[in-house]
Amino acid sequence: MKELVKAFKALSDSNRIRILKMLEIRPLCVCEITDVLQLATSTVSKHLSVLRDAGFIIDDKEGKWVNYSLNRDQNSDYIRHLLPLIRTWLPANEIVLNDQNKVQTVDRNILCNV
Amino acid sequence: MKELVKAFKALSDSNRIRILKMLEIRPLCVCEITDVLQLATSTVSKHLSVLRDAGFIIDDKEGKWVNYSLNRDQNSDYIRHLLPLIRTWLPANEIVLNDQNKVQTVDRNILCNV
DNA sequence: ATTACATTTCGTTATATAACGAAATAAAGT
DNA sequence: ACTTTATTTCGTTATATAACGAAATGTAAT
Repeated sequence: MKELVKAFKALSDSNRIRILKMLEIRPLCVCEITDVLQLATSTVSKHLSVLRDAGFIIDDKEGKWVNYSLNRDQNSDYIRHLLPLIRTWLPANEIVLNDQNKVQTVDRNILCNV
Repeated sequence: MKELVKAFKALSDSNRIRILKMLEIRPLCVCEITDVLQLATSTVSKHLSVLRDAGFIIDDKEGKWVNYSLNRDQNSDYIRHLLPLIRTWLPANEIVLNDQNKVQTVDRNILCNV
């Protein structure tokens, strides 16, 4: 029960939904997501930890970057069913489409070394 | 997006999950749910309004009682997919099984006219 | 109409959470 | 070793939400 509620809690924030929809395009590091969402880095980091603790995403260290990607492990019943549903949802949402577009063009090397 | 987040918010509370699992057995009035959850009537009423506003349940007035039941209208994409998922989940959860057992034996006429 | 009962709404309080900036941590290059 | 850069953790503040009891509303029976 606790695990299920945690999963739903993770999904009940629009910024976290936006993150999941962005990760449908490709794995992303914190600074790339921060650039798209226009939030403080610490805020984005927290959102990512909520999604990770609920099992929706995994992190993968690559040097100084931490790549986040959708969790394709089929361990959790909840995540296994919910991620594909979310993938089919909001296919024409303006904000989501715009985010996904930005993700295509963003380059972490240009972005983060400002 | 707002509608989707509202759906997930509605599901991100264990008492509301318990209510949905109880309604899988049969329609229930507020006082029956109150008796099972052991919460104040006003609290249960609020939970029900959250579930209704998100589209998961419908209410049906029957005299002085208000019967709540799962929404079987296939209007919302989200509810259409989420309700069946929830139905398959928590099949062996102790709290849920206990709630569902109580629902079988509870009688609103004995219960409410105390 | 008055009473009784089920439910909702309102006002309050306590807790949870989202946001931020600053400080701490971790990793890479100089 | 030191600096730079990416990320996380911490402390704070503002807002959201869950819980309650009391008051208001709606309905049925007397």
